[in-house]
Amino acid sequence: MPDLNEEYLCLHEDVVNSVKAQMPPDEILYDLAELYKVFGDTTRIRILYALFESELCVNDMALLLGLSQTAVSHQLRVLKNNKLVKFRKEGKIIFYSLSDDHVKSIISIGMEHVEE
Amino acid sequence: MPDLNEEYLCLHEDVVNSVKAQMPPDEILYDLAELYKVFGDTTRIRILYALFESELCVNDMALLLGLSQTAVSHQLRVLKNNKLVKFRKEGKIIFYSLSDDHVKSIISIGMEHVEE
DNA sequence: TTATCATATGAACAGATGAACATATAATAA
DNA sequence: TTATTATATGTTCATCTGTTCATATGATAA
Repeated sequence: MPDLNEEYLCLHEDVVNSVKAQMPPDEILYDLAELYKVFGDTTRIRILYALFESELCVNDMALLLGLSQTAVSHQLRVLKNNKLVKFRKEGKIIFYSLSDDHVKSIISIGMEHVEE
Repeated sequence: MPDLNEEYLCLHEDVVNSVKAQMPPDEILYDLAELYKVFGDTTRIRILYALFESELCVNDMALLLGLSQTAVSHQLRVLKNNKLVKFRKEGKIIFYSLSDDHVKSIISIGMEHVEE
């Protein structure tokens, strides 16, 4: 018969307490997960990687990546909200670029793991 | 009337071609997104961060993080499949730990971005 | 003004995903 | 053997997410 209370015994109390004391606040870990969630989509990764090389306008991104303008625009909003891209206007054209080097660092380190 | 063909003009052809030439293969970018998807969940991030400090058995992780044993086990499978954790058996107890330093690096760099 | 171009937004739908529940396996003890 | 403990697996379900379609906004040109 299964234990419906789900009350587990602590097997190694000292270790559990030690780890618990060193865990960052949940809020930080939540933000961290949110950040990686942004990188966890092929479309957004491709957009970010394209911007790795050069600033680009929305239309060109759509063309370059074989996506609809709408899809690109929606994803750019996500990237903007998470401060991963910035933009400048030139008439009716809007050029997007990576907002800082964190993006490059994060992608580079991920690449190391993937390319093994 | 909207353009139903979705055929965009290339606005800056030289830039588009240059970027296109430097893009990694889609397969790599797909794997990269898959990797970050694993980090993009609070439960998994909390598990990884706990393992940052010490190896832990499943039961203790559940207790430490206030999760059901089932939930932890399911997420450990995801982490295993992506080679982010390894494990050793000691009788019926299984101790999980981070598989290499990439995990620590990825988390650390993400933290820098979050803590701004 | 109107027309066109570049981008953004809102709604709706399909597919993905994480958690809970029930159950199964594997290892040890009685 | 049976019972118990530690962990894993399968299924269901509610929620989330990304895309498409239709439309709106903002900027320039005629």
